[in-house]
Amino acid sequence: MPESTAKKPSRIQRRNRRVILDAALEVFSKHGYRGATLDQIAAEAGLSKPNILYYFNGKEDIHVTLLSQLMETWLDPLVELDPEGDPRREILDYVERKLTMSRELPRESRLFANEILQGAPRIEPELHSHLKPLFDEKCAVIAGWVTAGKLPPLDPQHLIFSIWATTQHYADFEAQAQILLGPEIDPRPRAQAHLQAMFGALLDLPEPSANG
Amino acid sequence: MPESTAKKPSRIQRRNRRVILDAALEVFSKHGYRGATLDQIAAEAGLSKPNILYYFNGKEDIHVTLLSQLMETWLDPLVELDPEGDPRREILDYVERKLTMSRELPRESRLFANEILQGAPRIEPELHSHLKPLFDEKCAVIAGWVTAGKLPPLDPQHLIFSIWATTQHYADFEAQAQILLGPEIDPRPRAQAHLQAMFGALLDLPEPSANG
DNA sequence: TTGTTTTTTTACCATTTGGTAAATCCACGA
DNA sequence: TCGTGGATTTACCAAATGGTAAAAAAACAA
Repeated sequence: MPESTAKKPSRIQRRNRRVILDAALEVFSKHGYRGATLDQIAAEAGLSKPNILYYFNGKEDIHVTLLSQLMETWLDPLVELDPEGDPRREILDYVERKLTMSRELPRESRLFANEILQGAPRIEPELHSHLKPLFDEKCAVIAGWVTAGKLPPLDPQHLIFSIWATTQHYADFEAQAQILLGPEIDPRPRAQAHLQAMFGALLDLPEPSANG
Repeated sequence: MPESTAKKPSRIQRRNRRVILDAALEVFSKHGYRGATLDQIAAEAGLSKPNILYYFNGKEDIHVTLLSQLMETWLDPLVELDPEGDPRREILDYVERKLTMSRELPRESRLFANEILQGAPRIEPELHSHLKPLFDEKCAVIAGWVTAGKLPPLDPQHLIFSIWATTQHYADFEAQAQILLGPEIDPRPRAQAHLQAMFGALLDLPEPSANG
């Protein structure tokens, strides 16, 4: 068995683990952890249930593996925020990257949303070890920009929360948006314009007044 | 039995239905629909499982009843948005009411978030009959304000989405915020300041320039 | 008190679901 | 070609879970 102390995963192993994780992403993101069943994942993957348990130690193992592997991808847009770049440009570009990600990886967004909603029982360690340091680092960068007068006074932590909330909203609450806007159109082009305007307004330095 | 064609619910019936719905809110909001069990709800309510099924026709009946009853409360802050009021004040007050609601009714927020995340399978009719008309009405109000020049050009639909996303975020993603900010402090006071600044900046009419 | 209705409990049941044991199949190197 | 180890299937199982029937208990009207 491809157990913990495995040496080299065979071609079949790599392929099937990938197939299973992709199927699990589909099912977990749609039904949540408890709502998903191994039978659904097996059907989606085109494998039998025992065969799936041959590659993973159990349902929770699949879920944790999925979350851990996705963490890097998920944090990538924030990693790219460059302390050396132009503050306003960096943050607005970050908003755009996050919105793009909510369009291209909606399943991943919903998977994380589900997990956090339940209190992050299975991903909490990852949040402490990966998300928190990155969050603190980038908050410090933004705070530095504020101190340097390159941005108006603002709250870095809550700015980032607002960016997360508004961009991920279009993936996590897609069902609601479809009811309110109609199912045909992708709301994101207009969302992009709106968010750029909103965060742009927040980041605008007030022009030095004539009498100042 | 207190069936569909019941006439007058007794005192016991009213009390127990209320107790059950409150327990169900606690359990459903914490574990989602599939993750919640009738045994958990029964334990939380201090009643036996068959006794709960004496008052409701099943798990789904409890869930739907809960969502329907909460809909009114949930939409109330938006109902209060007054077409006759000052546009900027009305919208910023709406933001504040929504943030207050995310502090005082976090379980309700998570209940709805769970339901929407799963594709709103059980609450979709309510969204069409209650949420959509209200949403359209208030979007029209805001659009009218823009046309009247009382607000800068902005997208009413996505403005409301942004308000929902940013305020509900503090209830729905509380687990994440606690990890990033520490579990002791309530982030909402600073969130309130941040959100007022952000939406305030968006709603600001640019001052007429001297050369315009 | 007594008879009737409402409420609650006890004892179940069928299905679902995560998981396992063991037999079988199959790829592949010697 | 044949043997060996990895991969897959078949046949299960125990626990959890939504739900029910019917008896018992409690409330209440007369």
